[in-house]
Amino acid sequence: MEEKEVLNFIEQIIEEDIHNKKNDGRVHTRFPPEPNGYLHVGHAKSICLNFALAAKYGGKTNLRFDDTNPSTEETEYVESIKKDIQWLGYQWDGEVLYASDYFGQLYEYAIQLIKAGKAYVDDSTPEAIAEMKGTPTTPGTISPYAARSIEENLDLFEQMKTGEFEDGSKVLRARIDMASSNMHMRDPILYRIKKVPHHRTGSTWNIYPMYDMAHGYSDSIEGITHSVCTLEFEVHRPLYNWLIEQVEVFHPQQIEFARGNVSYMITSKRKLLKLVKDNYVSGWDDPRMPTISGMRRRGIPAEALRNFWIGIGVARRENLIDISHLEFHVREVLNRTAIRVMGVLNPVKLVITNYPDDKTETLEIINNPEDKDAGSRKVPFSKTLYIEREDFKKEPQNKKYFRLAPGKNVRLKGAYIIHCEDFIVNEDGIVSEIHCTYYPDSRSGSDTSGVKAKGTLHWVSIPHAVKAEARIYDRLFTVPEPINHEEGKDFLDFYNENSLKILPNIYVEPSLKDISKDTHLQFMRKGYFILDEDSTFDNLIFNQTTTLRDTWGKISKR
RNA sequence: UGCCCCAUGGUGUAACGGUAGCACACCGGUUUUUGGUGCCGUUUGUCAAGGUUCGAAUCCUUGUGGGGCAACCA
Repeated sequence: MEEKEVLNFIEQIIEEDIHNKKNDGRVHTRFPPEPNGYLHVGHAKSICLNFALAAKYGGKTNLRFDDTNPSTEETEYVESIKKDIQWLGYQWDGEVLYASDYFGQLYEYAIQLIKAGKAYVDDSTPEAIAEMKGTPTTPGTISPYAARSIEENLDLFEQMKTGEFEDGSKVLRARIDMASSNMHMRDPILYRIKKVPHHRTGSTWNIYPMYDMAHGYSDSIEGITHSVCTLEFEVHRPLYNWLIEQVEVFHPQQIEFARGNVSYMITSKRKLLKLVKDNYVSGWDDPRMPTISGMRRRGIPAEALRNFWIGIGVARRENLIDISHLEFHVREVLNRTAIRVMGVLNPVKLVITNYPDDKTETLEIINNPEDKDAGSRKVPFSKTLYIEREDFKKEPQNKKYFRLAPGKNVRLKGAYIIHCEDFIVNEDGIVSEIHCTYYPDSRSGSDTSGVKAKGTLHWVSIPHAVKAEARIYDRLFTVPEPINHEEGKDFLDFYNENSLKILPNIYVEPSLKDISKDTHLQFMRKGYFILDEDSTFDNLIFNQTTTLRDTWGKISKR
């Protein structure tokens, strides 16, 4: 069977370029974050795209920090961004690069533009510049400073550099077309004065390049062949091209794609910061956060995140991706890799009345039916057990119910089949104890009893149980699109008050005392979990990554 | 009321003038010592109207709808 490979539109461009021997068939991409915040799902898409594209065509991907605004950028973010990229499973080519590495070269390009009569120093106030810019429907007006001589511009720009002028008093602008239908071509600002220490260059510079000045030239300097960015930069492309053409340097191609919006998630830096600052979440790495660090802490495998974005693909239309796509990939990876263990989240006591009082058996239970190499572990079994409260019903209504109820049989996972005889109700009317008998010859692996049981329950032996805490997470918002959901409503109006539920008294099997922090677990029949960063040997804390698919949950609700 | 981009099942994405496909979700069946997993199957779509063509999701025109553009941010 011949299967046609499906190419996305960027791959089509690249393959055409390779076919035409453009750039000698070279493919070189880059991921250009600004170090002023933490990476989130949206960045993950860009990372996956850039690295996967280069990998597919035998190319390279640079990591370049776009650090041209010293007032907002910090080294702290550089470190977290590097960590997140590596965690995602990617390694940039060579050293980490910075736009600030090119400040000297960028300054030279600016001089070249001035000498060619393509840039001038403007003394206008920010308000005046905005005024002269016009609006999308009305053309702008030419600055009174646009007519300065090349010599004067050279001199003034030099003085801007050496710090002769105050912040905001002068800018360097490109001389293009104040009547352009593209606002970005109306003599855009190239350099501004900012006497602010830079996280890498310190106080060396008094002027800093704007995005358009820095980005394309940085791409060019690095020999980037395909400069992939999001749709909102589309209107910048003519300027990107113009700047490069003026100085006749290597010309990368900018290609825009639609950012991926995921339901129940937001990616606005400002709004994310609000959640952190106002304590809606515990921090940038709160497991409910759409940040890469949050998802990591939640237990989402990097592989799942990668598969998700690669699977979603890339196009140029607006989109809202249903979060179930992500959940699918999380479960797909975890089903293959997670160690199956038993933990009872909402315990009720069960006594096996015909089991010897002080007997303990050690049962061998397989770690992962999907992975033979995962081996097995020993789990202690005794007369008294915890089972899940929801696994017992006094009077089941549904005919298809096959968990525990008086007179019913059920298999205890990896152990015996038991028969429910009776139960005790406390003064509040709550079931406090369930009494069962067991079939001694029904032990898992050597069952000769002939007894049938439709359901299988997970359990924990009370004398051996380890008390722990579980944190159950739900989506952060109550609606899929909390931004612009409803006229006059803020995204915080849709904050999900129940997005975190703490279960302080769960009981887990003793093997979990020895588990490492990055081991993905499946609490059988309950969901996928991972140890939280706050967890200690004496106080185990488990984060629920996601639940298992719950067919019964759907049926029983009907 | 200017310019630019976009429009394919519920969601995401293919088909590049020649049978509208894949994944997720949903629904049904089957297997199962996890009501998990696996396996099988059903339903659902080309924004609208014209035009070109033997033939249009694809090309053209107009309309409709959505998004972007007026930071000394990136």
